[in-house]
Amino acid sequence: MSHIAGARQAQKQRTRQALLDAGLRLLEHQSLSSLGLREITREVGVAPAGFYRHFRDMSDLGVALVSESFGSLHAMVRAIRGEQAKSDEVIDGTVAVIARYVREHRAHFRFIARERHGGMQQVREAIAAELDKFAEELASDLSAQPESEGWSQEDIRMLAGLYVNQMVLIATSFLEASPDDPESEERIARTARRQLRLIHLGRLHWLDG
Amino acid sequence: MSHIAGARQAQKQRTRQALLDAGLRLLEHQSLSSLGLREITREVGVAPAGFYRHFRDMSDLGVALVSESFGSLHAMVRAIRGEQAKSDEVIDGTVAVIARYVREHRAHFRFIARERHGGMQQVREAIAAELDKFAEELASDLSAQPESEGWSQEDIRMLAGLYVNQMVLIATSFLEASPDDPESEERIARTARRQLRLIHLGRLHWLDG
DNA sequence: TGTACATCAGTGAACGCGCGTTCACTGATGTAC
DNA sequence: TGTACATCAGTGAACGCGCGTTCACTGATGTAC
Repeated sequence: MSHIAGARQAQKQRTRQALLDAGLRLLEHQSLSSLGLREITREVGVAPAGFYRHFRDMSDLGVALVSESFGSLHAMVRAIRGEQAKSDEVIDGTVAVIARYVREHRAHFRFIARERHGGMQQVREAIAAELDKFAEELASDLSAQPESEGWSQEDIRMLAGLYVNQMVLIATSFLEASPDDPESEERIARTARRQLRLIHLGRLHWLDG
Repeated sequence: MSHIAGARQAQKQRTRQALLDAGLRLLEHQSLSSLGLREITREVGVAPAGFYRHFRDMSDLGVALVSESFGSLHAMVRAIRGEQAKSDEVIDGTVAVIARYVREHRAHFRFIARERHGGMQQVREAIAAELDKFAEELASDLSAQPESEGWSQEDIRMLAGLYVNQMVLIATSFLEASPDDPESEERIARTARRQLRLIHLGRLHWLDG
């Protein structure tokens, strides 16, 4: 049975995960296209040839890392979507959740930020597809809100794209916050909240003209 | 005299420029950290060792490419800043200028987009510094406009950052526009104009509350 | 203008090294009876 | 439960290759007188 994990399947899974973990760790200071297969297997402690039992090549591993990274992102997104409160609270909560996500999944997010426009096409496409899915979900949330009354589908999608891009940018800012300045994170959060508030104001007056 | 280019200096400059051009060309389908020194010298037709007469290493060449890329960007920015018109026209003009910039300096912008969060720290820092300078200039433009009356310095800087990020995102979208779909560029421009208009509306109502 | 010397951009050979990929293998786990 | 055979994750040696860097060099350009 292939769907029940025997001792063999379980061990294979563990090695696969070790390769992914090692890859993510080694990507802290370099990009995927400069990361070597032997570098990863050395870190894990398996023979170089063993890599091929789990991945076709490095971009295959990269695509797997994209899935893994967006897994933890979706947990975060659900946390934001669950809330139903007035807009200022939603904004504060959103920024706080983004900050927490970057703190707790730093390596995952750094990988996404770096490879989103990086050198490997398949990985770029996998990330683009995930972000697109994310924007679609957000658009369907937004269209259920009273502020969206009278909006066209296209405009809602436009707004969702704006929010998704803004959230990625905010996360990137947190990622780059200097670790030796304890106030930099709060400064970034402050700016991020204002930017989201400004976008929200634009949303409220979209149909004015 | 070191500041007057004799035949020797001129030739050196030409070789240096050939190395930069070849580098940019080779970066179309890969990132800087996977680009090899020998790849570049082979493309230009000089001996590998010749590289060291011009650059210390690849990240040195990367930093030089950042300067070059932002040189052509600043020409574009001046074109936008020169205009004095009503907001819809400014927005349409901005999006058109971004589209033209990406069309005419595709390789430069792709380089910036890819390396902005890429694997080489010095290059990342050089790009961040240029974008920061850009945002400062825009902030000083914005603060001279009547719409900014009553705004704090911090809020103007926040708005300038929002605009700069948005412009980079728009340029990135144009870059990724599928070449086989002639309408995709117009679709992207349409969305970009709406997003800028929404931000502009937010700006107009910032002090309402 | 002509000559003797200095500079230095570009050469070409050599180096040690780590890379990705292949292959036949081993031995623990799984399966059939 | 015990035995005989099949599977397949991981091994280890080998391969050819292109890499970045060094070095002493060459010869055209530049400088001093």
